[in-house]
Amino acid sequence: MFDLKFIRENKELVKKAIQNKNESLNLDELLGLDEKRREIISSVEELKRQRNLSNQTIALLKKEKKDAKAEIEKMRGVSEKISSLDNSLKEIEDKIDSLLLRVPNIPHSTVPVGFDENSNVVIKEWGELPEFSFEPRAHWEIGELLGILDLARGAKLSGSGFYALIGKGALLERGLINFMLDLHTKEHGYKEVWPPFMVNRASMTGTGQLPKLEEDMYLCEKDDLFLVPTAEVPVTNLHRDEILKSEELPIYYVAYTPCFRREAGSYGKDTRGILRVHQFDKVEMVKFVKPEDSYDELEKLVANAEEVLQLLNIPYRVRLLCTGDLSFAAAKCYDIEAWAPGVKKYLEVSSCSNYEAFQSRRIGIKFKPDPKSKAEYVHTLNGSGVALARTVAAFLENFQTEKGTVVVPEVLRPYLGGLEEIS
RNA sequence: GGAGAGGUGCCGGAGUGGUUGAACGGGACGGUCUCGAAAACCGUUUACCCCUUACGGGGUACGGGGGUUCGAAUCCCCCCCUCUCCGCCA
Repeated sequence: MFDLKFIRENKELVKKAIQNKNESLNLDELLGLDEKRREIISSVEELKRQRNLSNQTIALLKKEKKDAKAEIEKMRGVSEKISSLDNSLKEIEDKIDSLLLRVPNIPHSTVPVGFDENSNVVIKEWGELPEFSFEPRAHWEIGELLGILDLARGAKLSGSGFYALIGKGALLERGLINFMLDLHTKEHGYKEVWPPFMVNRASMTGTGQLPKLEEDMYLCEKDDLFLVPTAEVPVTNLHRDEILKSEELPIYYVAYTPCFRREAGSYGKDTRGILRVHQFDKVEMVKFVKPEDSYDELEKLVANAEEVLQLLNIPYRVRLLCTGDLSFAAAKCYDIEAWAPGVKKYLEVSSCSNYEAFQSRRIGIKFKPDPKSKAEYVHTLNGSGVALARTVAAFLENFQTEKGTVVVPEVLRPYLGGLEEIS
């Protein structure tokens, strides 16, 4: 979200951002409302000034036991005018607020302009793509063969897009989560958070999922609570409406949560296996930093996420998203994509974004550069480190053997009770 | 779910219709004193919005929203949250 003042003063910049992000929003309507709003404010505040003066007069007259009738009569008309102006002001401000929530963040100058993912730029490739002396299987075949991934029963329980991990599959999931959390807390300086998995509307609006993406969220209507689509939501909202101390920054959090997504509108895409599911596990990193550091922090964030795949020895590439593929709230974003030789595709397993002050302005997270200065908005960032389901798919496909077993990379064995091979 | 209490500034806490942005205490910041520190003393300390190039002026806000009134932190209604007791329960 932006200040009205900022939009007023940077109209063309914001218009271009709306266009480059393939959003549609009538900015002129917003600015027209803003003008009307300021006109009303000027006149209503003058009336309120009169009222305040008069209130003092009335108070004084009453105190001296004098007649205040004339003054009160005079004020009655003024108060009526005030309340009618206040009402139209409120109407206009409500409209402004809902429009303001639909203004997307402005892409950073280093973000390539482009319409869709075809304009994303591969900036890095890591690892050797594995070669097999046999035709590598897709993860769902391996999972079924080993009895660790049960898609059919998942669908029986909850419908398509749900799955169950059984035996060593469940162990692998749990081990991966712990491995990632340990890496980020012990090696990268993140503090672990275990947040609620359901959040209210204010939280969802704060990080920018609402109002735009409501259709993609699971909502428990009775309580108006949303199942978290990512830990970004609860963890970023942790400091909502707070003024942080300068010396507290930067703050690094890492959280495991399951993620729930309806994936509305993506039916028919990636329907096999566990590449696009309604519930998956993810370890998410969230940062609160000073504005001048946020782009360095973004690079570090990406490096922290990459290290997960490097240690597991899963080949991947990093793509810089173009304006058209960039999410609503982000200013810059890198996707990390793991190679999956079974399905012969790169799978997006992490998305690392700098939101600059877009989220912090929505939810009021500030800091004081020093005790005397005015509070400024912090910059927020987050990135998956990394998302499980697709990583498990890549894992199974990369480390499969001809007989259908899966070799566990050394770094993960301590987390699987010393297990060297899933068979 | 039932009964009760409560939500005020950075913190504690007063304030029950009229010069209250808010007593009092603490904290923080600046200063005096000191070789230095502590103590003591003095001073400063909220956020947002509008007008103004600036100096400055004005408005709003006491959990959130609505209402009563010339005037609401104070009265009424709805909602949210916290605490205590009871019930239910992993």
